[in-house]
Amino acid sequence: MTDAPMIAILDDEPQIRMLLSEALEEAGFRTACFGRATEFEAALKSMSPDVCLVDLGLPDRDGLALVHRLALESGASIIIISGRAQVQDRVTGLELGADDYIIKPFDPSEVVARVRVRLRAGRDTGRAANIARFAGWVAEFDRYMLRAEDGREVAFSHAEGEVLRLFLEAPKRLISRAQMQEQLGGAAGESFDRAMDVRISRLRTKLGEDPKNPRLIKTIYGAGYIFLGDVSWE
Amino acid sequence: MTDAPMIAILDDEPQIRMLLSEALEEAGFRTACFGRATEFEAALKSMSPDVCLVDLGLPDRDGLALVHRLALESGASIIIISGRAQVQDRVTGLELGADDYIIKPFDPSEVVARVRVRLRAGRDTGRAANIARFAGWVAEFDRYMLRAEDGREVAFSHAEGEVLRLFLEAPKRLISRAQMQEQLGGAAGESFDRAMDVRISRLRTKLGEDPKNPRLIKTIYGAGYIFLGDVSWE
DNA sequence: TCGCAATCCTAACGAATTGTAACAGCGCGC
DNA sequence: GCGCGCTGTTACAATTCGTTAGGATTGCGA
Repeated sequence: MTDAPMIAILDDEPQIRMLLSEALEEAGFRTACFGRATEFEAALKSMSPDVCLVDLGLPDRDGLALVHRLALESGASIIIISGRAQVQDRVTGLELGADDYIIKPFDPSEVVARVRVRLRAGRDTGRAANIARFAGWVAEFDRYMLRAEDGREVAFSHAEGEVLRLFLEAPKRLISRAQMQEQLGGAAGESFDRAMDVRISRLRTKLGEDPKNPRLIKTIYGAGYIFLGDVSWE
Repeated sequence: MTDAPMIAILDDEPQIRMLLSEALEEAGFRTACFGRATEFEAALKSMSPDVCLVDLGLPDRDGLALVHRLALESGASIIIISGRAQVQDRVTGLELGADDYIIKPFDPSEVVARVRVRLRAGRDTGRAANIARFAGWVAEFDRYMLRAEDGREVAFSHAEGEVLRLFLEAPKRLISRAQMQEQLGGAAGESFDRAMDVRISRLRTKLGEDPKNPRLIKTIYGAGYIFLGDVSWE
């Protein structure tokens, strides 16, 4: 799947179709819109969408039956978008095979977020970005490996990886010790600070930092740490 | 999969916990309730739930940070249950790794339906799959054989096959020892951990792993194991 | 500038966890 | 019974990571 994910939109109201496809394309997806179930089904074979957004109130077919068929026969994730807000509607929709159920009126950005979740879950690869580049290094979190520009590899431990990820997710921002404790689930204690220090110290060593003049992980006396360096995730 | 799926509930309001756990147990799931994030995290290692229901308004920790950590480090599906109904809250929650976002007040039957969807999504389609390809290997479970790219064959035992299948069915997901014990029906004994270690050690040897730097079966100190490598079943 | 307290760094230690070689028990076929 | 392979158990080696302790650094007031 080198291409952008394909999202199929099935809704009888043109405005809604427009709204959805605009939001999704802006988010980098390809979209295909349909106003009738028959057209949609005809195009399914050649299109093979990754996610289907289906409105239940269709003119030419029972939406739930369509959802059921899709769930059984296509590999796509199915998100129902419906004006029927009763709990019972939602429950049956989900039971018939939908992966999500969004109620009208909806906010396009939420739809985009939920589509992203479905795509993320579909990949059997990890659920988050796992490779980051910075300052000549490549950090591969699923392999617990750091690769330098010259190809040299350094393994880092789980604890070190937690800290590194924290830094790489918030580059050039101050991270206080309290924040670290929250993010890393450390038990609040006097000695947690020391443990943190040691983790960072070990990480700095692996990154080949000069102790007197660290270029990447800077200490802000009395406040916390800050990671300098441009990070790009993939 | 011999036992009922385990659902962890994390909410500071006892009434909500009660409501959820009653509904879920009536639906045939096992539940474990927690009022504080610290308790929840402490129990995670030995519990390994299939789905986590997390309230964002926790007294002792930032809920979003917890969700993020869970998404990265546990194989469980995560459903946020929150009173914060803003679209922005929902979007960031989903982006940080949650699989669903339910707004309070909720209807228990819808929660049950959404939990079922997550469990369904976890199980992959092919049930009669007995051949898996990964990292240049072909594992044939009905023959108890591993075939390398060069045609060389290595036999594996039943016990080794159990572990291998567990890994191949959940690639790139953390698998805790508790999970293994549950899946493999190991007697809950002190020494079961050692038996597990030995199985994995033998499996690693057969896969030709470098003990110092295993590429496929990684150990996460204090947490479990993780299988890297893309798997395709047939 | 100097002294001092607060803060931070890191070598070294040790508890907990994990790896694996060696051994023992079991089941099975001959 | 005997041999063989499988598997759990034991014992010990290796690794991880928090903790300790002492030294280095920083900020600040005298």
